[in-house]
Amino acid sequence: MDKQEQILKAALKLFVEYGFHGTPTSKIAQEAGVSNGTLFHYYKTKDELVVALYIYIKTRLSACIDSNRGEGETIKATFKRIFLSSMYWAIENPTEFQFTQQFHSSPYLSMVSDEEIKKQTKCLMDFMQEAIDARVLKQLPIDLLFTLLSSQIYGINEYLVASSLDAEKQKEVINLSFDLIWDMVT
Amino acid sequence: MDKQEQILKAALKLFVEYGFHGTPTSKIAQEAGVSNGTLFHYYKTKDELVVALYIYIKTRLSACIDSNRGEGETIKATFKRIFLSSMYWAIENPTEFQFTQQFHSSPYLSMVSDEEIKKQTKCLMDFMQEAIDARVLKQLPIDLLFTLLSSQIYGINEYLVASSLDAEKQKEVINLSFDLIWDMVT
DNA sequence: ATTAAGATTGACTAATCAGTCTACAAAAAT
DNA sequence: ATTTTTGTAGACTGATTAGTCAATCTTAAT
Repeated sequence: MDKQEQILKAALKLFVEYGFHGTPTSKIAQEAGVSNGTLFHYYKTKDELVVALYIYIKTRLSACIDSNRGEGETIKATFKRIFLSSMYWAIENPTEFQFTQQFHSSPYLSMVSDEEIKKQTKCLMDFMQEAIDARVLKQLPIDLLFTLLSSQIYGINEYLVASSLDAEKQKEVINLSFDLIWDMVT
Repeated sequence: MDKQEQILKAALKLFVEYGFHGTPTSKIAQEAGVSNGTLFHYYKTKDELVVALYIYIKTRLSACIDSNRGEGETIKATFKRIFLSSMYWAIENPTEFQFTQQFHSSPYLSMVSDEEIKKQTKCLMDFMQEAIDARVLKQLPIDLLFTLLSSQIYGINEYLVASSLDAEKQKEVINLSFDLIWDMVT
């Protein structure tokens, strides 16, 4: 029903399959089942569509990560919950995850304002700063810690995708990886 | 003099600046100072050029990593040398490094044969297998270890690029990061 | 010297693409 | 009921693009 969302869904699918360069707006409109004109009614340019899609996906991811933080949770438990929810989000939304990777290492990234990026990571950053202040995490620059964590998630996901394990083995690898990371940052 | 190399250099620069999609072959030829026809004489299609550039860069990177392995080197020393040479290669060749990232998370990756990829990583993989067998590295799947190492290098590089530190501080972060990784994998 | 093979050029083309425009329909506001 | 706003369509266009081609130049072999 919601044409705007249909357009984003179609764009996501095609961008991941054919790349930004290989996906004409006409194909996106076609895949979304709307006219060419409708696409440009909602998004003034193709670039704007690409950026809007990134923000759309990132907003949903960070909402997922930030949600259901328990009350009396220990720092380690929170850290693990964040790690696991990121990991499982990536596994359950492979297309979205691949898109963010693709976007991240493309010139499009510079079209997103710092403000927007900070908005997406504030919750996580605040938690990590607390954990550093509480002397639980190592006394390292918070940006470094953040980057180490994210890149580990990318890496582990890549491994899981490449070696198609069953759900059980997958869970093992994820838990084992968490222990590695936890040892590293504490 | 070597037109083929000039074409690769020009393509590299433009791809990183404008993305694969935003770089017409005509601009590549222009930047390289050759004619349109010459470009297509060496590379039958644009895709072929993109893939050739990836292989060209990766070959030089792995040659750099695989070189100067000392004789009586301990496993830790070898591991550190590999880590450091990768890190410094990334710092000294930021455009090349960014290109590989961009390529890696694009649909172009599937155009590179498994064989070609294995050729690039064989040396490093063999060393890691030795280190696992010698019970120095943790008993983990080698692909997982490899992925963890590479993604950490990506991540640390990203951090270093974002926070423009002086050479001294940069070195500190790199050494400190090595210790974190070494603790993690042993 | 002559030939053959590859290198280089740049004009050319057929196809494609991002984005526009006009027309019309639906809904909302007055 | 009528006006205004918003959504939707799809034909259209001017610019651009990947790739071709025939002609010339260079190099090396015979």
